[in-house]
Amino acid sequence: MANPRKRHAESTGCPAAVTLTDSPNTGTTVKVEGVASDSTEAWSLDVSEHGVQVLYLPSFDILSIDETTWLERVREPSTPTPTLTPGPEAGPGSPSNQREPEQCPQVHSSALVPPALQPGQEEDRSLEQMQTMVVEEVLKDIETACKLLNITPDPSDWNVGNVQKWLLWTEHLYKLPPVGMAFQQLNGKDLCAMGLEDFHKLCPESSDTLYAHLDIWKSAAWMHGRCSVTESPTTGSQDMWPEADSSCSGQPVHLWQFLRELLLKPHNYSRYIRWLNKDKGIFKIEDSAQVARLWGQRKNRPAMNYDKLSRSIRQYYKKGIIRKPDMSQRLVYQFVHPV
DNA sequence: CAATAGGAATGAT
DNA sequence: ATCATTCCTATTG
Repeated sequence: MANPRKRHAESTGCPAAVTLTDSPNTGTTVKVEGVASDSTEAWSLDVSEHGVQVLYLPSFDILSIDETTWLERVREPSTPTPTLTPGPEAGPGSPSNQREPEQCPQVHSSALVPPALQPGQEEDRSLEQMQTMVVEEVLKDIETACKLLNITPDPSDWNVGNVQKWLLWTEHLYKLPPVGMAFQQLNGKDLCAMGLEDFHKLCPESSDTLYAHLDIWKSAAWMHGRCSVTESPTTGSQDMWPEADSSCSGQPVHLWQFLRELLLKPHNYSRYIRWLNKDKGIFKIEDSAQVARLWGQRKNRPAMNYDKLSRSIRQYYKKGIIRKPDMSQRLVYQFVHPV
């Protein structure tokens, strides 16, 4: 495929696996893997993130079906054509809490096309962008689905009706055979507690896809509870996520965490702050006023400015969290413990 | 002139 | 007690 572009939903799933593995103090590695449709070359990439989960994207561009398309599909039932081949039958024991990455249902991949990226040029950077875009795409699609279905993003909050809505939606998304009454009595907590085997008992035909798709939602909710940077500088804010505010993981957000969050979302914030050398943790604040604005927004401190923000950064000097790089430059800092 | 470096007082948790 | 905010003076490029 010479020019990668958004493809229609008719194409078969182009699954990718996004694996978030924990790394103790600094953060987490996100691995995205997939295989290009027209070549045998597989691609993968890593990036740092918060989160200890496994995210599977069985077909992330199928997730981008717009609402009207879906609504039309709901009326006329499409032919049940399971597109995804089953993964390993042995499922994880308790999926809600801790999962071993290698035990998760692996959906066979056929294609994944990098959206709107020309291959060959600036590869190192586009890989990062790719990962960010994939994850953001998933989060965006989940949010869209939530609005569409009027449900919350976190599956564990669902009541029985929400579960049914989600099931119906997922069936149509992946053209699965209807599960019928199988999940009738389950609320979100029940659903989240189910392992792959439980899914298999209730609906042998689509258990893998349903389980994998639910896994995405659970992972997204979990991730969002830990590292949420949902400010949209240009457009109006969209806070679908109930636990999106700073109160999620207990303690207030530290400035260094906030800066790293911005740095890890280059797709959104590279105009304000970006890595000069990611391995060494060296970054540059490109727009001090904007970064200060975002920080003030996050901390609900409207009078925040770069003067104050930089003072806070300077407090990190003696704590050994952030320092000036060896070759000191304006607006350039360095994390003492890089990811 | 904006960035840098800290001291010091004050708040917030 | 820790971290961040606020305000400030002095220095630097």
